Amino acid sequence: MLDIQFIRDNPKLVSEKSKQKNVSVEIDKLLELDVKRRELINKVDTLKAEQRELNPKTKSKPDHATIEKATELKTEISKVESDLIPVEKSYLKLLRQVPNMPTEDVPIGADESANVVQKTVGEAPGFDFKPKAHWEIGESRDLIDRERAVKISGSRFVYLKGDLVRLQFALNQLAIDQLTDEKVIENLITKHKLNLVAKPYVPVLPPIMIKTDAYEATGRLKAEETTYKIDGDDLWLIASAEHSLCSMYINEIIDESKLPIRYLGYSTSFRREAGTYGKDTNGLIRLHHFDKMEMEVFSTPETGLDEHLLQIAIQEHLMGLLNLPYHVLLKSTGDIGDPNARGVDIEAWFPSQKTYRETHTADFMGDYQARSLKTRLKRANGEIIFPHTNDATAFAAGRTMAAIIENYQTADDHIVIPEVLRPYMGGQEEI
RNA sequence: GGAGAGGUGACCGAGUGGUUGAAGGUAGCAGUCUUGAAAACUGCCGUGCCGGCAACGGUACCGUGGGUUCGAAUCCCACCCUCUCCGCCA
Repeated sequence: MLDIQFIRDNPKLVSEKSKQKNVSVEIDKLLELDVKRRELINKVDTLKAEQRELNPKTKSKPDHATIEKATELKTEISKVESDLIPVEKSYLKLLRQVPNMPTEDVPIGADESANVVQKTVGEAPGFDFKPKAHWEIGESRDLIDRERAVKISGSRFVYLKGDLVRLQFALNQLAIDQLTDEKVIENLITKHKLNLVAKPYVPVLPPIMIKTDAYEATGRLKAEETTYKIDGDDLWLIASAEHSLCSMYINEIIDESKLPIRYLGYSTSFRREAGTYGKDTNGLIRLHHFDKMEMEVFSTPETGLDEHLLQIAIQEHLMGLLNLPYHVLLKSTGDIGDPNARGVDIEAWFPSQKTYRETHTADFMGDYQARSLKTRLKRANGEIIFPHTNDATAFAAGRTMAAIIENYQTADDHIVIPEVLRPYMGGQEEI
């Protein structure tokens, strides 16, 4: 949620930036409702103050005249209150529709075609044979069984088998070892000249189902066509660990001394993938669920942007450790999500497709998400404000493994294991 | 799924219709005392919304939503959640 005061002060700017994000919001209507809402609240409060005055300060029953007056007031109050309800409702609905304001450096554009490549790292591996798609190798080596998964679950499900499973756990362990290592964090902070403390990430296994209220407050809940709803319960399957991590402190006030709170959540992420028919039907790129290591940080507004940059630095560090070629994309206004102020994707090189495909994303949220979550921050001086909540991928297991398979493939359908992962696989050098 | 108990401020805990936003205690903060610390004592110590430059004023909030009443933390209804025991179960 955006600050209503900001919208009052900058209606033109808000309209303009909303448009850049492909979101149409009736700012005029919102501001009209805002005025109306405050008017009615004032009315109710005044009437209630009168009502309170009428009530005797002692244990005795008031006289008939007073009771009559009080009854009158009561009717009036409930009338004004019932006027307020629909106003408040549409006001909130409109307010929630207003997207976060993109930061100055976000490229303006309608969709991903306006994304800007910030940098390209590593070189595409040269093969003296025609590189295969990861699913071809996965199936020929019996590491991915799609056909049988389709039989029992339908499309966009797979059985992951054998050494590929071990590879996933190796990646998980690598992420945990790196992000919980204070030295690693400290080095990245120094290298990127960030004004942050070297506090390690804390691993978390969060709930993978969350209630409607909490989900809505994250600003991430999409329609039932996109997200899985549990039939018979007020629960949804999360589409990212971010969703149960960022909502962790809903309705709470965090003491500033506790910040930054850095979490590394691991969970399965569920996505219906509506509207992607025919896209990436093979392999591990677009499944109905995938396992993901996700970073989530609660910080002061002063350090929010640097925390975002640290998350990107961590992503690059991890890609560097795996020695995968990638580039970094600064996403355009039309491509970042509504609650985002800035978004960066990392895309790994996929030799079979001769293109870069998204493996990581990093979201700079500002205080937008915290405001609707009612997660607040208490400063040392007692001031209460909203913290920043930033999230970013550490490893999306499926896509990262797909990138490894493709970039590390051999002519005979084997996969060389990146050196950094070998210790986690008993020294094994190849799958 | 069955039976019972219960949800009050950061925490413990009182409060069953009328200055109760809520006793008392703990923790926290400031101070007195002390060489320092402890102890003791004194004061402060919730959040949202509306108005105000501010000081501050108004109003709401005792699991959630509704109801009764001139007046509700207290009475009524529905729902949610937690705990204990039994059953089932990784």
